Parts: sequence; structure tokens; C-alpha cells
Amino acid sequence: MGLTQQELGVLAGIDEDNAGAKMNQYEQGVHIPEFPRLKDLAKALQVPTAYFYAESDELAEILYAYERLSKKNRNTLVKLIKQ
Amino acid sequence: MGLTQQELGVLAGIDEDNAGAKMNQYEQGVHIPEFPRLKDLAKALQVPTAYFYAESDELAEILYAYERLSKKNRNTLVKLIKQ
DNA sequence: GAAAAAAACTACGTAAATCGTAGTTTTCAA
DNA sequence: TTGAAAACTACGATTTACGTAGTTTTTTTC
Repeated sequence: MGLTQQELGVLAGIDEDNAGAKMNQYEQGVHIPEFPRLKDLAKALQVPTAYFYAESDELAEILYAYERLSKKNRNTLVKLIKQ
Repeated sequence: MGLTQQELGVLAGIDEDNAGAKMNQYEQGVHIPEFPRLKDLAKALQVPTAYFYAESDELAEILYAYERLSKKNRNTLVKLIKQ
């Protein structure tokens, strides 16, 4: 990602003295961020919040790509996926 | 959904004495279920765990439908969404 | 339409998790 | 090899969900 743990934490609005440690705890699975912080992280990474809960790489890719679609293409996608 | 709060809780493996109260706390936003329980609820409802974090109805629909696609159609979808 | 049953909802002490913070260890470039 | 940046860990304080025992509201039945 080309982003240090601290940098990502700061982007998500965590105090820069704590950002590194906190992000590390998240990445190591020591702690799970609470919901408001998760939303901040999602915003910082430009992914839907749901992205963090994708159970497969495939779904993660879909969520990542979805965030980057135009409104029109999103609409097409919805129609498609519902057959 | 045609399912009482208690019934859903029991489906997710919560003790049936507590299932109703606990599910109500979740639905009212009094408490947020912890991750393992969220996964149980997702399984009970047959949605991806990410479904609960969808920020829009559109994304929720996509996640709901995704869970119901065949492997082949999921693959098609991935290719499509990446253009 | 009153009584009974079912469902929805609330309160609260306890247990468990994240929080903030101050470290230590590892990595890597000079 | 050494110094700085990045990654990682420990721990008491705080916050949260937990289990549980209720109360209130809604629905059903007579």
C-alpha cells in the first residue's frame, strides 16, 4: 500500500502519537477497531466499510471495485446481479 | 423476514433464554454484536458478514444477491466489475 | 373488548474488550 | 555497524457488550 501503519492511522484521524501502535494492534488482530473508527479507516482507504468484513478475496475485490464505479455502472451492476 | 427476534437469535446460536433480549439490543442499536456473533447472524440470515456494514441499500442488495450466485456467475461478476 | 400469550423492549451489575500510552524490538539505509 | 524509522508489545483505565431478570407493548383468542 505504500503507507506506514502510522500514516494510515493519522489519515483516519487517530492522534499521531498513538496512530502507529493502534494501527499495529488492528493489523495484528490484537484488538478490533470499534465501528466509528472502522468507518474512518474505510474512508481513508477509499473502500466501503463492508470491505473489512469480506470473507473471501473475491468479495473484497468486488467491494473495492464497486467503490470506484460510476453511478451508472453501479446501476448496471445491480440489474445484472439480480439476473 | 417472518422471523421473531428470538427465533433469529436462536438460529445464531444464542441461548434461547437470552436470544430475544440480545437480538432486540442489536436491532435497537443499544449494543453492537461482537465479531463472532455477527458471523453467526450472517450465517443464519444467509448473507455475507459484510452485508451488515453496507452503507447503502444498493450495496446491501448486491451483497445479498452475491451470496446467492453460482460460482461461475460470481466469476463472471468479478471480471465484469473490474472492466 | 378483556384476558392471556407472545413479542418487543429496558435496566443493571459483571465480565471482557478496546482505549491511551509508554515502552521494546525489528528492519534497513547510510 | 549504528542510528533512525517502522513495527510491534504491555498494561492500567475506561468503555462496551455480556448475561439476566425484568417491564411494556402488541397480538391473539374467547
